[in-house]
Amino acid sequence: MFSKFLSLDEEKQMRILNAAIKVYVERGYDNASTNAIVKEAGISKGLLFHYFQNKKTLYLFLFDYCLDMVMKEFYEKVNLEERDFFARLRQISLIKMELLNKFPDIIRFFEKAILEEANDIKGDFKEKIFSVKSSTAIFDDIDTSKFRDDIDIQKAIKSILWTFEGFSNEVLTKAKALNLKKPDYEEVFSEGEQYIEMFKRSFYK
Amino acid sequence: MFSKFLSLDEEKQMRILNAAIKVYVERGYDNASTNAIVKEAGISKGLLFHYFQNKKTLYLFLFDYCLDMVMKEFYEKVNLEERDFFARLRQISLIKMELLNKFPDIIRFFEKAILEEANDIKGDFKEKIFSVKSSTAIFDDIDTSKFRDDIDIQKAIKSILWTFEGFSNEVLTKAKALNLKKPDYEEVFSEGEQYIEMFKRSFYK
Amino acid sequence: MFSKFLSLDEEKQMRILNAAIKVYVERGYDNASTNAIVKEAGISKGLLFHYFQNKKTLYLFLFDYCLDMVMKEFYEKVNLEERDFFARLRQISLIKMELLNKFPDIIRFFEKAILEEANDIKGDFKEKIFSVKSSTAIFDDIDTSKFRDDIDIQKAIKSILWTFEGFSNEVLTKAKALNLKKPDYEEVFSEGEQYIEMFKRSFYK
Amino acid sequence: MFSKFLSLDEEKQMRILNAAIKVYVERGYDNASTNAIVKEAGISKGLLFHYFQNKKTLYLFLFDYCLDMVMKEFYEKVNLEERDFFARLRQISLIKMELLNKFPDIIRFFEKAILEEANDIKGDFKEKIFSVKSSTAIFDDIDTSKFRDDIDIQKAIKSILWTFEGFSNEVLTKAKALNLKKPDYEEVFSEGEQYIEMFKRSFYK
DNA sequence: AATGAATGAGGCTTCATTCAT
DNA sequence: CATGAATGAAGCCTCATTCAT
Repeated sequence: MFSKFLSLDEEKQMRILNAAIKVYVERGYDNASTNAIVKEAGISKGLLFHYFQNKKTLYLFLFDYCLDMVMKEFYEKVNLEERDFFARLRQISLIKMELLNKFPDIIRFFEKAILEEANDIKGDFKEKIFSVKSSTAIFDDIDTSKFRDDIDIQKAIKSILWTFEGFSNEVLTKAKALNLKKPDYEEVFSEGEQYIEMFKRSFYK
Repeated sequence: MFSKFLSLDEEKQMRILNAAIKVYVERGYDNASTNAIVKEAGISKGLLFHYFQNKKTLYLFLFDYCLDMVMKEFYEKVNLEERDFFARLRQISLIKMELLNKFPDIIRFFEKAILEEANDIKGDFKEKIFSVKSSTAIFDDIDTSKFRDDIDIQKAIKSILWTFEGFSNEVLTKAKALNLKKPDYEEVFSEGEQYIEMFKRSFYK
Repeated sequence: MFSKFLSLDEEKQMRILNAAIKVYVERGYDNASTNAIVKEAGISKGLLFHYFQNKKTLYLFLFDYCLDMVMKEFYEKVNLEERDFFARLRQISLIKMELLNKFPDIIRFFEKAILEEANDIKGDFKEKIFSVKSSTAIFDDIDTSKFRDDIDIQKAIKSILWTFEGFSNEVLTKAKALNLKKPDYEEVFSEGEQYIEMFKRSFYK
Repeated sequence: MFSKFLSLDEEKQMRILNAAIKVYVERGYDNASTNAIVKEAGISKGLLFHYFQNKKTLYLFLFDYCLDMVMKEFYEKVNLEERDFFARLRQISLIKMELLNKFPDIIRFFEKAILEEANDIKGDFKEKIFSVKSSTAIFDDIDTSKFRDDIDIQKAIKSILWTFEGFSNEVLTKAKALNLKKPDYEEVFSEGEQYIEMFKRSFYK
């Protein structure tokens, strides 16, 4: 289906994909006009539709493409031997930070895709996201014996994960408000560590 | 400014507002075409612009209108005497559930508005949301003496609030996935109670 | 046809007519929205159409109304006894200045009407203007014996009139460029006098 | 900026420009609907906006385009060696007649543009006209020694130019009234000559 | 493969005019 | 006589998609 596109030299592939990502991140699906994409990519309108049936197909492909890229990184780096929940959390948080550093546009692409509202593509994005979430059990095989016995472990884990989600948003929002390109990762790390300590003191034996 | 609209008989006002809300919730700002709104409301295109200068003004009005409606409910029901954090949390969660029951569309309108990405209105929505958030300190004046001394109270509170946010999203997503119009509130309440118990056991003295 | 309008108390008549003139002068026929007119006049939309079949009828009436007003002034003041061409020219120029002073809006209304381009009304205005021009022979019965014999009197008169037209536009344009509400009439008069002297020296015996 | 348009084959360019001119001349800026233009040009709505950002840009381009066309003709033919005012005037009048013959629509386009009242474009047209007027001093370097000493030369020149302006309008209006496509240029020339003779006799030594 | 001209539906908005009250 | 809510056509402009070259 995308054989035409994939047999392109890599530089041109990247130019097109990055253009599509950039425009999408800046404007969302509806306002990501094909005009803007081809202009940014430096190709002709016709060519875009030569490679991708239509705008929707382009972004569906882009989603999968970005996902692959990120997943590969992820699985290379996460150490599944480590069974302590907080050690794992620390690891994953670090990897997330690195990803944000390494592929900032791609990550922003996902952030937007998660919230996409355009009827045309909303459903397809949601489906993909759902199937990713349910297939990646990065917190499986945790050593539960360390948790206090009077604590519902599933709920505790959820709380901690939601907390880190909220904390991450807080950090991003603050950085944006201060017009920083990236948060100060030292500081973020140290504050994250404080949350971890708090949860350890409270939920572990 | 909206005097024309406000002097309309209430039935028609509601028809128009509900149409605008419905279309917005289904499609987002950009795709909430005025065509769709007037069709849903059963009025002519011209009439919409007789009442509202333009699409943006309509949705800005709608935001304030919905906010008033919700705020009124809220302030009638929250008991500011109660200083125990979890008691207050329980109260507020209950009120949220009731609101969701009473004004499901309005609440969904806000959920979307918070995440709105359409350049045209994003900023204005964010501003309004910000000024609401900073003016309503529903967790002020909490009795902090009950928290463990080795716990950073601000971080603990944030964790709990983020947890309840995450929990609430989980509930909503599950309900949607099961094609339920509303979650089973009994169940939600009981599960929420379990989270509260867990936090009390962990963060209180 | 306009009996309804004419039986209105004069104050209201004037309010409506002045509103129509003002809006027309500021925006031209096409952009003179009935909304703007009724707002300026402080009456309802329906009422305007109660008095005037439609927008076109209103402005056709207005043209005649303004013309009457101006003509009355004109014929009261021009002295047809005076047979010297330049004396008559001086007279007429003075009357024009006075009119401009007394009915600035009405005169501006005519200035615009003469140039009106809106298809809807262009033809009717042009016709009215034509029939006025051809019926008012304010330079009839001139004493031609004073002109040099080697001069074509008709051409000389035309030259002088076109010169005064050009001069008048020049004055108005200058005033506008300097942001003056009215030209400095002293100065205009004295410069006009110089043109008259020049022509006298050149065209008279 | 207009590269897309300019790289079109000339026939189509002309079809579009002539359509825009025709519609403009007939109806003025406000009423020159893009619908009418594309219909007249036999192209789709979208295509017009593919070439020109918007209606205003189209007409600004058209102005410059027409001006170039006319200016080229003008400068090819005017002889700046000739220092006698009337000889120069005769030259220029002849060139004007030829232009009117060669580009009747373009000339009518300017006639209208000069008087344009549409707020959207009035200012820009005025500016362009102003900069043309001030840059083209077609009556510079005149031999003033031939004028009578008791005559204000500036005023004399203005009179003559205004007279020729008036005369030109008279000719055009008459032709239109008689439903002629063009005036009878023989006759016009001979009548113009009579004006020149009259002024020579009166203003020259 | 590659271009970009060409299309036409659909989006927001304005406005003269009508009509129920 | 007076109001202003209501209509719908028409205006400008955008955009995904097609197609001849």
